[in-house]
This record gives sequence, structure tokens and C-alpha cells, in this order.
Amino acid sequence: MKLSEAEWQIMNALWKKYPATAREIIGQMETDNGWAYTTVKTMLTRLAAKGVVGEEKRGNTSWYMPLVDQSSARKSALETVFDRVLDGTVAPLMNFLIEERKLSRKEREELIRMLRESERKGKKT
Amino acid sequence: MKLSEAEWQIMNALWKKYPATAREIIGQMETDNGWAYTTVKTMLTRLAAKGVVGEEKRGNTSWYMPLVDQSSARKSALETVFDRVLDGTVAPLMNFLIEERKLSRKEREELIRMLRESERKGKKT
DNA sequence: GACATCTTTCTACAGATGTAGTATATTTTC
DNA sequence: GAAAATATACTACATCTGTAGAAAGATGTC
Repeated sequence: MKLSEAEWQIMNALWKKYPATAREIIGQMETDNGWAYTTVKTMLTRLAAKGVVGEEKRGNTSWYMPLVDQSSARKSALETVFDRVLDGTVAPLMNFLIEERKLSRKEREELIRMLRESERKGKKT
Repeated sequence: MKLSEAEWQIMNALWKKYPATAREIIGQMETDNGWAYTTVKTMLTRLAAKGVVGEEKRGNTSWYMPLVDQSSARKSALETVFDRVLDGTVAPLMNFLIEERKLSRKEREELIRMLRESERKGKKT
């Protein structure tokens, strides 16, 4: 299931707390892009049409909830980026992790640990 | 500069060898998506309009070349994915690198080395 | 119960994208 | 130099995206 950039933002807000109303979702988004209420509703409707969010009515108001797993969704998005953008090369990813200072010390250590672990297990040469 | 998925494929082919003609670019693309010649031309024209590729005519034929740096382009695409899709979390990236077996032993070792290095330098706690 | 306030549902619309066909200009090949 | 093969420039068109307004229905508030 392919999501657009704006849709990812909605999904990310929704994954943080659900079920949620459109209004709540707007509040939940850190990056306040100043979307009109109906803009968010439109996107929710589209997401529901795609089957990635569920919509449930209580009284007059719709409550939304994700129907897809966050990490699988992210994984497949990464998969696509990896193939299309990075052309299957890992170097840019490693550089990104390391040089763009996205890693805290803790994360760095965790990553090293994971790498050692996977090395030990001899996964894929 | 924002590129679409199809445009990334063209760019990746072009970065591999340039200057190149439309015909050559088609040949250069590993994933043969069966695009019509004119489809590729259309995309090249659009890319030129965006200013990311240069077009130079020799005789009747246009030769194209990238005008943007591959790694900067990739970096900024990753930046966007990181913000919009991953919502600023690194965990999915680490998992992707490790669990999706994208790393060869060599790459894994290289990555560990890079991590140690960056640790030593104490970049961003 | 009339008015203000939300919500929902529909409709809209411009620009981006994927995908190419056509007509025309050029070059190559006998 | 006429026919065949190429390349270019234009045009086209359905979808997807971002963005929302308007109309109509439901609720809250005195």
C-alpha cells in the first residue's frame, strides 16, 4: 500500500494514539502544517478508501484507527526508497545514520550490539 | 529538488554513465520497466526543466548529463523519508540495515568501524 | 426551540506523475 | 535520392496529490 507524504503524516499521528477523531489527529501532529480541518478529513477518507485506516462512527463523529502495522508499512516504504532512490546501495544509509548525527550514543551502542549479534549469527555472509 | 520515483530511476541510470543519449539511458536501466522511448524522453525533458539534468545537442541527438550531485540528492531524499515516513526515528533504519540482510559481512564490518570512529570523536552525544 | 458550533459529505480544482501517440525533422542505407 | 530508421517536439490523458470550500445534518447552550 503506497502512501503519499501527507498521508504518512496523518498515519504517524494516528499511530501515536488511536482511535482518534479528525480533530485529535490534527492536534497530534507535531509539525503543524496548518491544514484545514476538511483537508485532514479528505485524507482520512482517502486512507479509509485505501483500506489503511478504519473508520467507526459513534454518534455523529467518526473515530479512526490504523489498519496496517506501523513497522511493516515503514519497512516497505524503506524497501522502495532503497530500490528506487538508493539504487540498492547501502552506503548512503550508513552515511546518513552516522554523518547526519541522527544517532545518540545510546543508539550507536545499540546498533553496534545488533551488528555484532548479526555477525555472530552469520546471517547472509 | 523533488524527484518522482520514475525520475529517480532515470537519474540513477544517468549517474552511472554520462553524458548519455535517451537510448543509452534506457539500456542502462537494470530494471527494464518496458518504458516507451518517448516516455523516457518525456521524463528527461521534465528533469531538464527542473534543472537537474543538462541537455546538449550534437547534431540531431540530445546528450544528457546530471546537474546535481548524486549523494546530495540521495541525502536529501533520505532526509525527507526520515522526517515524513519514519517520523524522525532511527530504529526502522537500523532494523532495515540489519534484519533485511542488506549488509554483506564487509559492509557490516565497515559500519562497525565507522560507528566506533564516530563514537571516539564523540559526535553528538 | 433558536442560534452557534461541530461534523460530515460532496464537489472542486490546479499541479504532479506515469505513460505514450503523432507528426515532423534528420540521418542512414542501398 | 528514395526508403527505412531515428530522434525530436508536441500534445494528450487518466490518476494521484495537496488543499479546501459549501451545504447540510447533528449537538450544545440559554
